[in-house]
Amino acid sequence: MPRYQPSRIEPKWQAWWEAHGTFATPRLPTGRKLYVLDMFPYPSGDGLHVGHPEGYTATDIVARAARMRGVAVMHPMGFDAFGLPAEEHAIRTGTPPRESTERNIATFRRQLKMLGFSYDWGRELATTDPEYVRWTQWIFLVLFDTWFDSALQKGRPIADLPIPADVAAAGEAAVAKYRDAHRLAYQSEAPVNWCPALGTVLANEEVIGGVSERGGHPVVRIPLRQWMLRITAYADRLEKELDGLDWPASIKKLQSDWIGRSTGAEVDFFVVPAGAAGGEAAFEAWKRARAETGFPEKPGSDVLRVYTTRPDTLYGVTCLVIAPEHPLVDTLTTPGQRAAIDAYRAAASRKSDLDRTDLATDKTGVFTGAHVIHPLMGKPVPVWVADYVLATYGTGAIMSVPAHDDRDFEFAKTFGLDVVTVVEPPDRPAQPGEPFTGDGRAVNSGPYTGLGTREFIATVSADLATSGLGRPAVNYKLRDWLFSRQRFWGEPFPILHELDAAGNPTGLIRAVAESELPVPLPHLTDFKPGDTPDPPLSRAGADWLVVERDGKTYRRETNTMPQWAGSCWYYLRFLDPGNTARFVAPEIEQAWMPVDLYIGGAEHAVLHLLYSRFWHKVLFDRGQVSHPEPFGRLVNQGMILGEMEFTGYRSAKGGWISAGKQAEGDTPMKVPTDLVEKQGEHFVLRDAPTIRVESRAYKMSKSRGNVVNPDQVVKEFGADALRLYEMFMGPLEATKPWSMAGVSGVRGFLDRCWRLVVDERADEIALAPQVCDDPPTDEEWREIHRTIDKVTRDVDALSFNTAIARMMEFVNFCTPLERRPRAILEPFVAILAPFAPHLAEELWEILGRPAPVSLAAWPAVEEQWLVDDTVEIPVQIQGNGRRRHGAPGGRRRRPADRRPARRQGDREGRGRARPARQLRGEVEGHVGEARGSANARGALGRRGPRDTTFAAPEPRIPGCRCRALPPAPCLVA
RNA sequence: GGCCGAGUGGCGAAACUGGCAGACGCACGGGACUUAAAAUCCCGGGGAGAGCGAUCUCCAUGCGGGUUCGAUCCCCGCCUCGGCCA
Repeated sequence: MPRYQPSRIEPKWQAWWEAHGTFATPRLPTGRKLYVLDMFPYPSGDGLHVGHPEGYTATDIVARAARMRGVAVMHPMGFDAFGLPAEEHAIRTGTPPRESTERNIATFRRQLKMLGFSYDWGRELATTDPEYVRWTQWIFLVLFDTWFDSALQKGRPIADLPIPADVAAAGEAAVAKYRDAHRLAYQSEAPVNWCPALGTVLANEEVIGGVSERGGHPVVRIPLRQWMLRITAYADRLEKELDGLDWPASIKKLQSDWIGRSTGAEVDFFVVPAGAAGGEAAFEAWKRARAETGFPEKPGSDVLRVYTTRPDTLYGVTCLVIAPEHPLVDTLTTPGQRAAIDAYRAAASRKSDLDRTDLATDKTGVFTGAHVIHPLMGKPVPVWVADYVLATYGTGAIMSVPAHDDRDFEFAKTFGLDVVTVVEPPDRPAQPGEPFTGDGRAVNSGPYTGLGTREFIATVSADLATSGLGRPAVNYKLRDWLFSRQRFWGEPFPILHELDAAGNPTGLIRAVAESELPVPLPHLTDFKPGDTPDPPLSRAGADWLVVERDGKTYRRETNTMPQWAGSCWYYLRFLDPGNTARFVAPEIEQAWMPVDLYIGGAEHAVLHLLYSRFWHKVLFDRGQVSHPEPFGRLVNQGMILGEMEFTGYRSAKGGWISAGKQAEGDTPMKVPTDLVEKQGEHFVLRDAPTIRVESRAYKMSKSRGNVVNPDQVVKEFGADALRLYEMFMGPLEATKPWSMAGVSGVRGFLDRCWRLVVDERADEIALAPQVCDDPPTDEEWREIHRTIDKVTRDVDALSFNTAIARMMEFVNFCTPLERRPRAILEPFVAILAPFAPHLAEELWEILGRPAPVSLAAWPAVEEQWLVDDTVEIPVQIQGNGRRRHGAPGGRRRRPADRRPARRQGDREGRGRARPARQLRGEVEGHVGEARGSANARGALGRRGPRDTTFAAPEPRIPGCRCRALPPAPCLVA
C-alpha cells in the first residue's frame, strides 16, 4: 500500500540532503551567482508562525530553481536573537537570556529544517554568538572612527578630520573632544523617552500615544547621556540612492518620507538685551554687525534662530514659538512668567512627541514675556513656549504664521494672537477664517509684495544671506539614531570611559582595541531594570566594569546596542561566517554582493532597511564593502490572516442584532459557517435572514485563538503541502486568509502527483503501470513544454500561485492517460521540485533517476511546442465577445483563410453590418455602422467604411508567447 | 487627517501591454466503482431568460460618470475594507 506519506519521505530526504551536503554553497561562485535572502527571524518562544514560511518558501523556490538552472546560489538562514522578550522572560523567571534564546533557536531551527528549505546550514548564525558580536562591535568602532565630510558627502577616518587652530591650541583633551563631537557614533545628552516600568529608554516609534508600545506603560521625557549614530549625515544619499533599487515604489516612498527632506531657510531674530532701554539702537547695531560678519554657523545667545520652509511668509509672523526644551527658555522668560513657564515645561516632559504634534489635539503654550525683533520689519515679536514645537526638529524654534500654517493657526486661535494674511491664493480671494497653506502671491510683504511664492522664497533667501540675517537651509524629519539601550540582552559597546583618581569620569573616552573584541556580556544573576536609567550592566562586578589600560583606569560603557544593530549587517556575515580575521573577506564580499532578492515583511520597510543601508554606506565609504547599496530587489510578502470568521451580535436582552446595528452592550459571537448564507451584498443567518453577520478574517493572535501552528499542519498534511499551500493562496504580496480546506486541496494535488508515477495498489513501491517509455504524442509534448514555459516564467515573476495552477492542469491532463510517457513525467517532476522538494525527490528516485532532483538540470522549453495547430479566434461585434472560430496556428495565419464570421441573428448596434472577414491577429472585430463611430474610423485611419474589421495592434495567439506576428492591417469589407 | 494597497462566483483566486471575464483550487451537485462507506476516477456549476435541441439573447468585475470599436485593466468623483504614518 505505498500511498503518499509525507511523514516518511520528508525526513528521509532532509537527512539525505544533509548527509550529502546538497545545499552547501561554495566559498566563491563560479559563473552566475544569486544571493537570495530572507529577513531572518527573531526566535520567539512561540516557535514559527505560518507567516514565516510564506516568504521563506518563496525564496526557497527561487533558490532551488536557480540552482537547477546552473546558478551558484547563496541562500542562508540565521537568527536575530538579541531583544527584549528574552530579557523580560529572564526578569520573570530568572532564566539567563542566553539559555532561553538558545532553546528558542533550537525550536526554530527544527521547524525550519522540517519544512525542507534549502539553506546552507553551515552558514547559520545568531546575532548573539560571541563571534558575531565581536564584528558588530567592530563595525561600531568603524562608525566611531568615522566623520562625515559634507563637502565630499563621504565618511572618512577621524584621523583625517581637520582640527581648527583654536582647538588644536587648546590641547590634546580639546582635540579629543572635538573629534568625539564629529564622529558618526557620538554621545549626546538628549531628551529621551524614559519608561520607568520597563526600565529603559524607548525610541520614538516604540512610544504609542504616550505609553510604551510593549506593555502600555507611561513614558516620560528626561535628558540622558546616549549614544547616537549620525544617520542624518547620510540623509541625502539614503534618499537619492533609492533611485537605482528594484524595490516596490511604496517602500521607496515610505523611506523617502521618513527621511523627510525639506528646504527652507534659517532666520535669526534679535533678542533685545535685558534691561532693554534702547532696544532699537541695539537692533540696528546688530544688523550692521551682521552685514559685516555674515550669518554665524552657530547662533549666539543674542538671537533666536528659527527654521522655516516658508520664508516667504516672514511678513506674516505674529509670534515666535520655541520648544519647552529650547536652551534659551530660561534667559528669555521674564520673572513674571517664570512660574507658568516652569509648570508648563514640567507638564510637557510627560508627553511624547506624538501627543505633542498631533494636529487634532488642542494647542497649549505659555507666553515667555519676552519679545524679539523681526529682522526685516524691525518690530517686536512675542516669544511663546509651546510643546507642538520639538527641540529636535530644525532649530527648536519656529516663526508662527497663523494665516498660512494649520498648526500655527490653531495656536493663534487658542490664544487670540494676530492673524496676518501675506499670501493670496492664485484663484480666489483669501478666506479670513482658515489658513491658506498653498503657493500663491505675496501681499502685505513690504518690497516683496506681488511676488509668487517660489520666486519670493528664492529672493528673500538670497537677501537674508547677503545681510547676514539668514541662510537657505535643508532640514530632515529623520533624526539621528538613538543607538543605546539601558538593557542587558544586547551587544555591549566597545568603549571605555576614563576615570580620574577619585573614580569620576573625565569625559574622555577610548575605543576597546580591536584585538580585545568581543567585549563579552558580564555574568549577572539579577536582570531587573532599576528605578533609575542606570543600565543593568552598571551592576556588573568590578572585574567586568573596571579596566586598566596604559596606566589609566576606565569604566566600561554600560549601555547596550539596540536589536537593530545585529540585523544591520548579517547579510554580510553569511558570506563568510567562519572568518576570524575579518567580518567578511573582501573577495567573497565582492563576488556575492549585493543581495539579489530580499524578501520579508513590510513592517521593516523603514527602520531595518534604512539602518542597514546606512551602515552599508559607511562601510562602503571606508572601503570595507564594494557596493553602495546592500539589497537589489526587495519584495514584501503579505500578511497571512486567520481563517474567515462570521461574527453575529447577541443583544444584551437576548436575541440577535443585525451587524452594524449593534450597541455597546451587545456581545459579538462567532457563528458557524453552516448557519450563514449570502443574501445580496451581505451574509445573514440562515434561520433569520433579517440578521446580518460580519464576515472577515482577522490577524492571527493568541487572544483570538486563530493561530495556525506549522507543526500541526506538517503533521496532518506534510511540509510539501504547507509550502505549496502558502504559495497557492494568492499573490505573494497580498494579505490573505488561511484556509485549512485549502491546505487539504493542495495535499490532494500532491496525492495526484504521487499516483501519476506510483502504483498505489502494489505491495511495494512500484511505478504505475501507465508509466511507459513511449515517445509522447504531439499533444503531450505541447502540454509539458507549455507547463515548463509557464512555470519558468512564473518563478522569475514570483507568481507562484499561477505556476502551481499550471502544474495542476498538467496533472489533470496526465491522470486520464492510459500511457504516461516518462519523457513528459520526468521534466514535470523536475519543475515540481522547487515547490514540493521532498515529493519530487521521492518520485525522481522511483522513476529511477539519480538523486538528487534538487540539483538536476532545469528542463529546457522547446519553442516549437508552444504553437498550436489551430487557434481559436474570438469574434467581437461592437467590442462584445460573440463566438470564436478556428484558424490554422503557426506564426502567420493568412488573410486568405476567409470565411464569413457573421451569422444570422447577430445584432450590431444600431447599424447594419455586412459579413466581415478578418483572420490575422488575435481578435476579429466587427463594427457596425454606428452613429458615433466616426472616431473609431478615424482612429483606424480610413474614411467612412460602413463595416470595419480590425485586429489588436500587437496580436498574440492565446496560450502562446509567440510574438512574431506582424501587425495586422485592417481589412475593410 | 495623510500616504499606500485592495474590492471579480458560496470562498481563495486567474485574466501578462486595453481584446473570449472567472484558469486553477476549495466547497457544492451529479455519475462510475463498492454490499456499503471512505478513497479514487469522470462530469457539471456567475445570474436571468428563449428554444426539443447543438445553440441564442440579456445582465454581470464595489457605486456613478468619462475615454475607446472594445474597459476587471486607463481617467474623474464617490463608497467600503485593510496596512502604514501622523
